[in-house]
This record gives sequence, structure tokens and C-alpha cells, in this order.
Amino acid sequence: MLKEERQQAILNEVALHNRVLLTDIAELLDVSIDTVRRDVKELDAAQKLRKVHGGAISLGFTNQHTRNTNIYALTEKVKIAEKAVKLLKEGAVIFIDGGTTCLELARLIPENKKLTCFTLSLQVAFELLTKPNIEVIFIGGQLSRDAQIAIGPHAIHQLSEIRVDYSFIGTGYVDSLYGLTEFDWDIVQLKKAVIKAAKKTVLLCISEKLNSQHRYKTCDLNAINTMITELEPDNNLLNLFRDHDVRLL
Amino acid sequence: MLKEERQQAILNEVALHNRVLLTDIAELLDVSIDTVRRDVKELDAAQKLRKVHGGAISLGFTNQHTRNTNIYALTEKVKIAEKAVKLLKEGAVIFIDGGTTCLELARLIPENKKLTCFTLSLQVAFELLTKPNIEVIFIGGQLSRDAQIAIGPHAIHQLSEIRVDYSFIGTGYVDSLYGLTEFDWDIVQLKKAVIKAAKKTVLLCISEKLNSQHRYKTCDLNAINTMITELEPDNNLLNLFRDHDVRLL
DNA sequence: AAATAAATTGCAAAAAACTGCAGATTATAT
DNA sequence: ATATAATCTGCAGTTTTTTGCAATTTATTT
Repeated sequence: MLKEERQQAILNEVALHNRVLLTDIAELLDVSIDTVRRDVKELDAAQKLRKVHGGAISLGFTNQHTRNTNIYALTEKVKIAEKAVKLLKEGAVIFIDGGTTCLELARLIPENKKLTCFTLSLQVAFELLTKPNIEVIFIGGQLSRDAQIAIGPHAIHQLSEIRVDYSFIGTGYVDSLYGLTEFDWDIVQLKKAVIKAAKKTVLLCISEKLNSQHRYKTCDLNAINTMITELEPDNNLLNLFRDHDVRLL
Repeated sequence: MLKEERQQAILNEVALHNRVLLTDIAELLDVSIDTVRRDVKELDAAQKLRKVHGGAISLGFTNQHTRNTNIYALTEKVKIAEKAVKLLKEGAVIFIDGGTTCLELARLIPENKKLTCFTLSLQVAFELLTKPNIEVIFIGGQLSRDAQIAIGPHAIHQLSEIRVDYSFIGTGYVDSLYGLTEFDWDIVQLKKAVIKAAKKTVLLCISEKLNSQHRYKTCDLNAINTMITELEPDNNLLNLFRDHDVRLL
């Protein structure tokens, strides 16, 4: 096997799953871990992916969530997504936001579940289309290059015309006092529209985002019905959040 | 065996398999490894392939094209896309349809060209997002699982509210008498809306689709301003189409 | 703090690339 | 047609690259 083929295969895996473990690649391609590690090192140097402890992650996602460079944080996202999936009732109409955690949710939706899903995210849409029983509706609009989601007034207007049972959203920052905040004004406008369109809003949020805030405010905490983290609901880190009118999962 | 023959044989192998091992070539052509190495070195210098440790890979290998469908059909589609790209003026507002030929067009758009592109296709959207100077707007709607494009009344309504300089569309079937036809009723409705939204419509169509028809009609041939095939405009196969009010490229 | 997993380092075997050279082939000039 | 020059090809020896392994260090989890 040629080195280039191997490296291309690694890039394909990363593009497909957004993350890979070195051990998985080694087994998949039947080469030693050392070889995979060296390949990943080169690809990292060439800016084709981002090498992290234990594996590699795609560039596109780290750009926005620069904090999240830890591959184990991704397993936390799976934990969150697993909890979220349990909220999905047969036949429900839901919205799924962009971002890695929500993408994980899209992945974990069982094949046999019948759902109608709205989304703004190209990646989520792709993922959902692989499931035969899900009707996928993409909210159109101008596409943001880095997040690969539809943004802008057009998308917001589209959102104003839909009504869903559940919105599953992520956030840049969340604080018990300041609520949900973002770095980007456009994103805030969008998320406001998403929350407005939903009967109930579920926030998916890894614990490292707790007690952080930024410039623009999406909403107060009590606009959120359920907040899901990878922690157990009785964890001390969640103390400050327990007062609010938010269900913790 | 002549050097030219050998090198052509090497190029053929690369075109066929996207990659070759020097040892395999040496055995196949029954020459020494050194000769093959020298040939490959020359071909690399001539930009006909890329030499790598242990072998050679095709130039496009690292990007996409790894999915190996009919390689000849692909090159035809590239030919068509190359002609289409020349129609793109700086700053134009265009629509790009789904389908492999249109996807090829999206790929071939130069990085530095400033454009505003509407599309219904997830794949085209992804491709366009890789180019920094293109504003991409996705027409939302229900997503078709197989074609991975937005369809249905919502998408059609969105299309009714936009106006573009050029629409680049594909078709299932085209006939000099019956015009453009499709197998699928919904697709026809969509394409009608696309054509309506455009000042000028360009049809991208490989020659094997010429003189074929199906159930539902999208439009007459004269609704199309330009028809691009992989053939030269004076090819006999295009005779029947020359009468109509369509520019052939 | 201990246990586990991953990264790093040095090393050796194997594969591939490079180099110079000699014989063979082809092209060119007389 | 023959001599000469230029090119091509295969071989052998040397150098470089790649790869896997083991020992050590570093990072992460419980």
C-alpha cells in the first residue's frame, strides 16, 4: 500500500466521521500504530487535519469550537447525544441545530424511528438522509462557509414559518446568570428564531462550556426546557443551574 | 517496445486504477524497475501523473474522483463542465442544478472567480463552499433521499422568489422533437421553476442522452439558450438539434 | 497516587531511490 | 552503407526512505 493511499484513506475517514482514533485506523488499514501516527503527524503539518491525543479530528469543526481539541470530549458528546435520543418520540417533528454535538445526535437516531427533521446544517442533513424513515427538510438560506449552515435573514424568515415539537440546539457559551451567549451576532438571531419555532427547546452542551459567556445573548436560561450535559444531573458542577426552571439531564 | 508506448501504457494504468506500483508495471511491461522509474520520473516532470514513493498516483487522486465509475463518462462530463465554466462572468448570479455533470461544473469553478450561486443540491453546496469567493445560497425544502436535492412545493416557492443571470441545469432525457423530459413529476416541476428564475438557461448534457425521452416534459428545446455536450458543435450527432433556436457548444 | 494509554525515541530490517557504468539500440552524418 | 554520436536500458553498489519493534517518557483516567 502506498503512503499516499494510506493518508488519503485517513483523510476520508476524518471527513466522514469528523474524528478518528489512531488504533482504529491502524486496524482498518492493517499497519502499525506507529505508521498511522507518523502519517497523521504529516497530515497535521500539512494542515489537512488536526492531530490530537489518541487520534485526529477534522479541521472544519475545530475552527469554530477552538476549545474542543480533546478527542475524549467527543465521547462526551456521544454521551449527550445518547441522552437526547431518548427524548425522541415516534412521529415527532423536530429541529436539529448544527455543531458537533447535534451532529452526533443525528448520527445516533435509530434507523427505524419515524421523524420529520428540520435542519440548517449541511452535515446534519447528509447524516439524516442515510436513515430511511426520516423526512428531512432543509431550511434554505445563505451558507456560512465555516460552520456549513444556512444563516441570514432568509433562513430566519423560513424558520418563522415552521413549528416543531422539539428543537435540539447547541450554544457557544452558557452561564447560569447570563444565559446562552454567542460570539456571532448572526448566529444569535438564528437561534432566537429556532427557539421561537419550537414548543420545547433542548440544549445540548458539554460541561466545559458551563459558566462561560460572550458578547451576544441568545436567550435566558429559562427559555430552555431541558439542558443535557455529559454529567450526571446531581453533579456539583451543575449546582448553579439547578435553581432555574430547566430540566437537567 | 518503444518508450512512448511504455509511457502511454503507464498512463493508462494510472487512469484505470488511480494508482500503480512500479514493481507491477515492471512486471506487466516486462522491463526493469529502473526503466519504469525513469519513465515515471519523466511523466511526473511532464505533469501527467504524480510520482510517489513506491509508485505513482493520478493527479486528481488526492481530491475526489476516487469513486471509480465509468472513467470515460467522467472525462466527458469534465469536458462539458470546462466549456460551461467559460460562460461564467465575474460577479454573475447563477443557479447550479444537481447531478454529476453540474457537480463537475461546481468543482471546476476557479477559486478566484467572484460569484453568487444558488443551488438545491447538498453536494454542489459542499463543493462551492470550498471556494472562498463564492457566496452560496441553498434553496431549502424537503430533501430527496436519492438525489440529495431539495424538492417539493417549498423549494419551488423559494425558486419563484429568485432571479439569476444563468441557470446551469441537467436533464434526464433530451430529444430534438420532444424537448427535455424526466422520469419524475416532482423533478419536472422543480426544473420548470429553475428555468423560470433564470434569464438564460444552459443545459449540460452528455451525448448519450441525446434523442431519448420519457414520461414528463420539462420544456421545449427552445426554452434552452445554450446546450453543451462533450461533442464538437459540428458533430453529426447534433444535426437534429441545429435547427432549433439553441446555441450549441 | 496508581494504572493505563499514548507519544517519543532510537534502532534495525526491508524496500525503494539514486548513481555510475557498460552494452545495446537508434539516429544522424558522411 | 558505414561510421559516429546520442540515447536508451539493465545491472550493481550505495544511499535514502519507510516501517515496525522495544524501551522510555509523557499524558490521561480512575
